[in-house]
Amino acid sequence: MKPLVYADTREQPSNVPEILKSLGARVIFEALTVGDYIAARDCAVERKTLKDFVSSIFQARIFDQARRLLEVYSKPLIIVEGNLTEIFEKTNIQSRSIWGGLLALMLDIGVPVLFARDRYETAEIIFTLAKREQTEKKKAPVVRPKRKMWTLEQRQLYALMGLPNVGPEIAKRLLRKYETLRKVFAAPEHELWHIEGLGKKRAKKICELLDAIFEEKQFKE
Amino acid sequence: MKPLVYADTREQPSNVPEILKSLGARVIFEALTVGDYIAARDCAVERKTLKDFVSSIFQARIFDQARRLLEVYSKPLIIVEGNLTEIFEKTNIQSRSIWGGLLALMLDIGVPVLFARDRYETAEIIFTLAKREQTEKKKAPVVRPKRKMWTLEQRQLYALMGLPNVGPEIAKRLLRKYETLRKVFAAPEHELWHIEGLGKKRAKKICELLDAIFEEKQFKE
DNA sequence: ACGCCGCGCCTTTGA
DNA sequence: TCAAAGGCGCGGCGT
Ligand SMILES: [Mg+2]
Ligand SMILES: [Mg+2]
Repeated sequence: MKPLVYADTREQPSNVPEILKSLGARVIFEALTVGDYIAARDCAVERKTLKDFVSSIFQARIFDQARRLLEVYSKPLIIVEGNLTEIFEKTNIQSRSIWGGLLALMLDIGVPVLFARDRYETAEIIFTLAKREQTEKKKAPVVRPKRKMWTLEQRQLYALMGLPNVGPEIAKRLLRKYETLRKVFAAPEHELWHIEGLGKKRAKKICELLDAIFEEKQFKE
Repeated sequence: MKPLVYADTREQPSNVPEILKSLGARVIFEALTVGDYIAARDCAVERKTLKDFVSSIFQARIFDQARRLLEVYSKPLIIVEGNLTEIFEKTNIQSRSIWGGLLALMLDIGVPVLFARDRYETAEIIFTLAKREQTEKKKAPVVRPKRKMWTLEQRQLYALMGLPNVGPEIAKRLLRKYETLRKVFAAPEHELWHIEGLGKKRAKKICELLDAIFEEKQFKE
């Protein structure tokens, strides 16, 4: 059984498609709008060099990409090519930023990430994936757990953080005192002073915003 | 902010709990029935040495374990400690069987797997995970764009976008009708229906959030 | 929807 | 009033 893999034309120089062929896959080049390889109808792979991966975390590009991947394919996979240790040792990049990015991708968005040492491993993973996805199997359909339902508490805090000078801490104090968002938003200025962390000045700013009459600018910025 | 992590008592000899403490986490030992570490109410980590991981793939143990993990925790994570390359180089183990196992875990079962180079990295990942899961989120999956300079109008719209199903357009319509933020936040459910783009369902969701009593669900002992 | 750190403004507290 | 200390939001940084 010879698996079929669609490869984005821009992946040609990476040589991964060639290795895929040598492993026994049939490769068809095509201009893909999302993902770099398609291993089955519902299964796509985004390949990233480590450098690219890191910078795409910093620019938050990767999260949009992952979401789009998941919109189109129920079984997406990101393959990162390179050795994390080198990055940690040779640059000032904080390892925790990378862990955080990986955790956000996998746990919040729900797209798995796999590290490959080099192009050859990348190809081998894609080959294995294509083979198993294109083989008849009696597997139960994937039940993809719904990721990231925000808790009520978080949404309450988040709503308040839309106000100036209100972060997580102040938001918490406000809700502790007023119980519901509606009551917080109804609070008069002089009451807000009594919240620790809110003095006259900040209370005034908040109430000015709450009571400002809405005026639409005629011209777009 | 000092994250709290529950550690299975059997993990003590791994020294990971000690490292977690040194990173600034509070660690509580407990006999856990599933998983090795708990980083939040719905978030557990299974730690495996690479040798153990490989043999658990061949015995198919890992898949049941992963499924049980997912039954109890909506955000499970498997951390594999060790270097895959060494396994491939020093044993006869077929790399494809490992890739197959990893893909099955991540794509079929839906449990993410992350490789750590050593105990220290394992601890760092768990620490990062606990911290991010136990900290109030400042950013939302729904885009509330982060602007540098704010006009009054932008501020008003931004504040409303903290509500579910409210984006820039709905926010504008709400403010056109009610004039000030305070009045929008005071609006009763049946009035919100009349806003274009808000039906019974969305209005209800908004009001549920506005009137929900604040309860702090801390991840505590 | 990366984590960390530093700056500057504000508030709180005690003198 | 003033000074000091701490809380908090915000912006910049990293390859
Ligand atoms: Mg790519
Ligand atoms: Mg274990």
